[in-house]
Amino acid sequence: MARSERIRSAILAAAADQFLDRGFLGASMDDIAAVASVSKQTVYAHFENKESLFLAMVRGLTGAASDSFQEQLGEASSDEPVDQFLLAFARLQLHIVMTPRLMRLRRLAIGEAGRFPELGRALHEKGPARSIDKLARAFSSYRMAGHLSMRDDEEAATFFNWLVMGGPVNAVMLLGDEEILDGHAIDRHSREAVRIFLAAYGAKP
Amino acid sequence: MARSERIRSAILAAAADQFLDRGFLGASMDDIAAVASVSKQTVYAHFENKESLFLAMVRGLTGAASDSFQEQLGEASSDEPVDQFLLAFARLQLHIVMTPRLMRLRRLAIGEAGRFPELGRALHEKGPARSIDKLARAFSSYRMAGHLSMRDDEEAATFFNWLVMGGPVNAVMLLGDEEILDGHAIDRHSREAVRIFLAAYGAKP
DNA sequence: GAGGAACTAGACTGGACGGTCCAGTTTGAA
DNA sequence: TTCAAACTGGACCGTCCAGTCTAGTTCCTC
Repeated sequence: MARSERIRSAILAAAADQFLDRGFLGASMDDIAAVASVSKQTVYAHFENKESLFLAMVRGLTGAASDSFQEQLGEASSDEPVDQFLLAFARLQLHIVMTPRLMRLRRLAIGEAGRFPELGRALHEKGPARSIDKLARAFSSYRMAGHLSMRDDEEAATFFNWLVMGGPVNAVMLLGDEEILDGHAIDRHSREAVRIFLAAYGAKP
Repeated sequence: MARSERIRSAILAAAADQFLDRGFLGASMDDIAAVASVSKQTVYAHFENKESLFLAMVRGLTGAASDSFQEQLGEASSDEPVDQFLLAFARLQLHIVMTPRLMRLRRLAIGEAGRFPELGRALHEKGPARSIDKLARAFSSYRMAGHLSMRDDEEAATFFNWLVMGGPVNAVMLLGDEEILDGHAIDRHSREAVRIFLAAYGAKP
């Protein structure tokens, strides 16, 4: 990795550091340069201004998170039984999304929605929208095979998604990172969510 | 209403105006004074500093919203059939919570969670926590009467709450106020949420 | 080891903003 | 009518911060 690239990443990392816990206005370019152990001039050599740096950093984080989720999800979604598929999906999603980093990114996107509307949109597209889409497609094939029953795949997918994510995510948003579930709680929560969902949408034999 | 009180409310209203759409750091005391048609000195006569004004304004808004919800909810919660109770609860909650004002307040609380943790906590207590509590108590009595069946009232209440609010609230958080549901959509959404919930927790005859 | 590209340190500019001060005016109650 | 309390308008202070500039140093390549 070339020096210039290394420095660029250091700046982006420092920017993530600062922006994620002080917000766009609260973070200062001087501090970011200092944290990156780089002169301010160098920051401006790599990024046009504060806004560019901010957007580049957010894009980097959302991209990385989304890729990691999609990748790990590839394994599931085969032709295992519905209940196992749903449980695996729920657990994986909770494990990947419920990290301090992503939760802070989400807070940032929500908080800066007024200043940067595209930020929330991007996060939605790479996050919930992508999950729901993947779910809806899986539901469609389970439905054809007679294992699920619903009039609208996407509606059902949306309900499942928020049945799983709603409580935990919103608790973290309002109450802070201490509300992040541990593995055991994730398990328990996922099982009950799947049970509820199948009670409503499982095909009657 | 005394003059001083009228002015105080004007300042609080202007503060809500500015803080809700620029955030704590983005709003300026000069602008707030100007919007309130009041001199800056008067603002400082009523509130010690920016932070006090901010907190007073947030407390005012959350209090008002919470009161209105509790009040209107009083009507429900009697001994009507479970499905009617749940439907009424869901519809009312969506109608009251899904307003631009409250959604922006929620964004503010989430965005400033780093700077003012107590803000998120307050919003949670007056919002979700209160609803869930009310639901759990209702579930308990429906359960005793043999109309619901669950091992944990509060867990079930939490699931119902987010089954109803999860999708809509999170869409608005990330995508903006245009995602706020109209009356028809609220109806449709509430019905399906209640159906799902009863499929999972309705007592088998 | 020579030369250019990239980086450093830090001074500097211009503007914004929280908060204070002051000299004068309005308001409402006695 | 009087008078104190509350409000006005605007100047002012100190600080912070995005962004620029400059003069010098370090790094990689040829």
